[in-house]
Amino acid sequence: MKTKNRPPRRRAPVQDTEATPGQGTPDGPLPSPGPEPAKSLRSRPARAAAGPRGEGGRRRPGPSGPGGRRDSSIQRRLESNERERQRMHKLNNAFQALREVIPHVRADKKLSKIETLTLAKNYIKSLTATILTMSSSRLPGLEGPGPKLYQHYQQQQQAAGGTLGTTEAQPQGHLQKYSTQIHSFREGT
DNA sequence: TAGGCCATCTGGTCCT
DNA sequence: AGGACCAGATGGCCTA
Repeated sequence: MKTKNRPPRRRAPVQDTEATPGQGTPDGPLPSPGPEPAKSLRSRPARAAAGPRGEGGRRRPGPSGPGGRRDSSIQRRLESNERERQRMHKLNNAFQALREVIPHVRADKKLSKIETLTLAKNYIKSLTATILTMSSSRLPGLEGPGPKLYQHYQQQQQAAGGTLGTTEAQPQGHLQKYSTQIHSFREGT
């Protein structure tokens, strides 16, 4: 796996070159009050020069009437872009929060999103299995969930279509899988 | 230079 | 109706 330890990038706010030349302020169509200030702003090629297909990839409908897109429509689209940007920022913040609670070896390298999700899944599994083991092996005579917790877990697994296989049901199996994964991430495989 | 990862734009669909 | 969510497309940056 490749290393990724670069600062967060942020693109320059895009002017809607096809539809809104000069529509916004000199600083952009809409101010981008994102959580992160614009770092290393980079200009992007004007979309209009790229042809009818916008940079977003989707082909825009042609001018749907005399005069093309109306200003109100353009404004809605720009506002929608901004909301989408904010939504993605929140999503990324959640990813970052998740990264910070997952123990992993490669502390100096930022986990990718897919690595974060995969590690988190297996980390949860290993913790779950550990808890089950601890609660079921408690000393006799002590009050506690114990076997009930294990039965509940079994029911959840079966209801979810999962099977408590030989390794999946064992904390050692989860831990083994988790540590193997951490190792593979570290090795870049 | 290729491939991976990411941010962003965009239109469609779903939900309130 | 408007916002949230989603997925496709595009291009930039970085590393091997």
